[in-house]
Amino acid sequence: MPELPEVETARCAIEGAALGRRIVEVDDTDSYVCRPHHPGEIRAALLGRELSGAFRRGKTLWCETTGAGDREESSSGPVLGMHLGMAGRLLISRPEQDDVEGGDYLGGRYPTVAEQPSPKPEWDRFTLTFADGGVLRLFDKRRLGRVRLDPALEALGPDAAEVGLAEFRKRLAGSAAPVKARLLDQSVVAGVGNLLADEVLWQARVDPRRPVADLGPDEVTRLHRAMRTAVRTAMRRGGVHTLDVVEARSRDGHCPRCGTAMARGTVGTRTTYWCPVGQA
DNA sequence: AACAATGTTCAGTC
DNA sequence: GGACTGAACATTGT
Repeated sequence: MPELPEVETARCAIEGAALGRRIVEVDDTDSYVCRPHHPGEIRAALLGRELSGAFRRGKTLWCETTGAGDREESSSGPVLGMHLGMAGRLLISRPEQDDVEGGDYLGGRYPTVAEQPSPKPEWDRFTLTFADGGVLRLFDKRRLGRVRLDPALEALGPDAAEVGLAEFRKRLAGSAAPVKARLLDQSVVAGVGNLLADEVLWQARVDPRRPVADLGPDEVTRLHRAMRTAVRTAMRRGGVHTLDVVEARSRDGHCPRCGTAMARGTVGTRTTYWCPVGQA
């Protein structure tokens, strides 16, 4: 679920449904998800405040908060960082209204409770309760998501959806690593995960194993274009699992372009699918 | 039962 | 020190 498009969905969900609501309770008792904080630390920092803005770079999401005092409504509080990890999603509910989900969906309409997989309370790893009774929770069955105050962003490269061609070219270069490993490196560009990387390489017709040093300028240009296209397409269609190669991949299938059986292997430590004909 | 999984990070090796 | 690799992390699904 969570690559850049999914995280952007989550950000939109917060923006649309969680800002400006007073936080009256915080469950930060999962000390692994909330590391390196101690239980109660995030709670103490957020109680009485409200989320005032939702931001994202790559797969990292953060919220600014406003002060708790009535006369300091505009003063800024701690920054709440959230990462969905491998399987996390954000669920936001409003009383008297349908739940708003920020995990898989990006089409302009929020799914109703009935349309969502039944949530398990034990998979709620972090929860904010608002004064109106609604909640925001990080729902994560694999528990690799993360919540922390004042998250570090300086190690992240520019957002994959926004980076320009010249910057992309410069950051990608200077490495002997396979091009897929570079795309997955969050300090090169932020937001590309394993599935998006396979789609981008396939769209650009580049062999994932090729060292970036061997790529021609035209190939880097194609990668840049494919990256933007794939991100936009995933957002429009509802997540990275709707991308062409990702669907072929899940069926262990054939190249959507030429029908050849997709090759499978490990590149940059991750399982990789590519077309042995089109990506030579 | 063994292995893979949409992610990050840390320890180790060139 | 930089670049790179692989294991570890916690848990679920196949």
